[in-house]
Formats: sequence, C-alpha cells, structure tokens
Amino acid sequence: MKLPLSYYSNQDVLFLAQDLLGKVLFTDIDDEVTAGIIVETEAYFGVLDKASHAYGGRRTNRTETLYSHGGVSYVYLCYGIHHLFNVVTSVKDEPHAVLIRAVEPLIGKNIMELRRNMSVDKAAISSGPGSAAKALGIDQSFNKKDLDGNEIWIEDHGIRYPSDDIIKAPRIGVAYAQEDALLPWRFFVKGNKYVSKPNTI
DNA sequence: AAACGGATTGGCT
DNA sequence: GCCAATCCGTTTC
Repeated sequence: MKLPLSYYSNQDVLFLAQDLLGKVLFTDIDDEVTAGIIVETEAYFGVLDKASHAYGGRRTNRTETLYSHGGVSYVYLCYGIHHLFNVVTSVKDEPHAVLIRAVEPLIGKNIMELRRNMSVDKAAISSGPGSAAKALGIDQSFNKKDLDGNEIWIEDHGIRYPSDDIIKAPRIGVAYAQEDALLPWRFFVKGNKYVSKPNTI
C-alpha cells in the first residue's frame, strides 16, 4: 500500500505528476492520522525550469532539499504564511519536484475540520497548496522527510481516473517564469470540487 | 546591512 | 474583485 522510495526515483517528473493523481497522501501527527486523495498537482522540471527554485542549478539552504533522492518531502514557506508541500522526484542531484495543490479529504475529516476551522463539505478546506498542506497539518517540520516513514507517506488505493478526466493546464502563480509559465504542467481531476480555481480550461 | 518579493489565502468592498 | 497579511531566502547596496 505505502509507495516505496523506488516509485519516486522515476526520472520523468511529468509522468509522476499525473500518476500521483488518485494516490492518497497521509500524515500522522501525535497519532492523529489524516489523509486526502491527491486531485491536483504541478510538475517542476529541475534546473531547466524557470519556475523551479532550482532553476539554473541554484543550490541554497532552502533548495538543498530539492537535490535529495526521489521520495523526500520539500516544504517551504510562501508569502510568509503558507506552507507548500512538494514531492521530490528522480535521482539525487536532479532536483525535480511535484507540488501538491489540492486533496480530497478521505481520513480524519474531523481533524481537518478543526485545523481549517470549516466544514469538510466546503471545497476551500483543502483546495490550493496552502490549504491542502494546512488541512493535513504539514508545516516546516515536515521538510526533508522520507516519504516511506511514519510521519508522512503516500499510498496507492487503486483509485484511477480515465485519461479524459485528467486536465492539463498552465501552472498557477508562476508568471515570473516567462515562457515556462505557459507550459501545461498543471494536472487536475476534471469536475472534482476540491481542485483550486481556475478549474476549467 | 537593508530591501525585495513570492509555486497564496481569505476577508472585505 | 482587490488587497493586506507576514516571513525569510535571495539580491543588492
């Protein structure tokens, strides 16, 4: 059930960003387990991607996590407020990553409701990367964790979406990446209410 | 040493 | 729809 680290060593981050749709992301914080079905992702294509923190081979304290082997979590603070969760993929020193932008609450819904102070019926509870991370209790302390451990991991529950139901679109909030902002490297499940806006083509 | 700005969100108009 | 919130990595002086 729990995806092994070898799963993340695939060097095709565009494949993994799509394959992660339908997988189930778990966290266990002081025995409070929550999980959500991944319904929206974005691929970040390592040193060649102007939208990536690792563009041009940039290596700093923050981006060092991206150079880990595949199957490590990369969590960083955005706008001083939001923790954004990524899955590092590929092999060591090749800094590809998949941003998890939305999940559909599956397990521990009452705990998510307390963390987000809203009903699980409201799409906003886990829609958008900052909200999804908060619903799952993910913060800076989850940075650089192996995804085959007991704090955060991903399982395959056999959920599959027809390829017609996987929408490809330009990534969100990366206008600074110039021409790379136009690449269709955002993937989401058609019609799922937890997908962030815009959720149509 | 200081300034800049972002892979966003939610509250108010 | 617009804008403030709020931190720290990164760039610039």
